[in-house]
Amino acid sequence: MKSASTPDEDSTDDCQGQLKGTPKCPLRNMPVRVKGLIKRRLAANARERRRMQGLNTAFDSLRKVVPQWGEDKKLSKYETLQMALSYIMALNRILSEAERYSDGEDWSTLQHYEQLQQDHCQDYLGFGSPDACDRFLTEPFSH
DNA sequence: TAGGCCATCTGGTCCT
DNA sequence: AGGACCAGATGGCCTA
Repeated sequence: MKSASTPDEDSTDDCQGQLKGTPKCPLRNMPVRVKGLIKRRLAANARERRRMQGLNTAFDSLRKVVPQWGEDKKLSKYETLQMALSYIMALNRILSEAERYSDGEDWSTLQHYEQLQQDHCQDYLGFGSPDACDRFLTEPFSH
């Protein structure tokens, strides 16, 4: 998946890590000032890698709690954010409706509740057909 | 083979 | 000064 060479994690030893197009041990015979600059760059690269890995870990966590069926293909980052947004809005709406109906007597009927779920599933999660919603509401999430 | 997605590198900017 | 964050560039992998 990745393209560039993978420098050794975190190490800033003279002969560890490497820059594109440079010999095996790029820092040998270099002025101390240049050495310092290169070391800082490599350290910054390592920090950036760790930061992005943290971000990806967060995306993975989000994927686990966001609806996802057809587990053959994982959501892209963009899709994950979009689905999370829709999901939160749908849950929020359901919660609001629940509060609104909690005063009345109708809410206790399971049929009404299920209809509400169906409606919001279609509205907020972008399912065109009731069948797709059915699958969403009945299939367990991927976690 | 083109297009989508991704990891990584890099330089700039802001903050501590 | 050094770390965190960001966005652009680059190139690899995968799928239609």
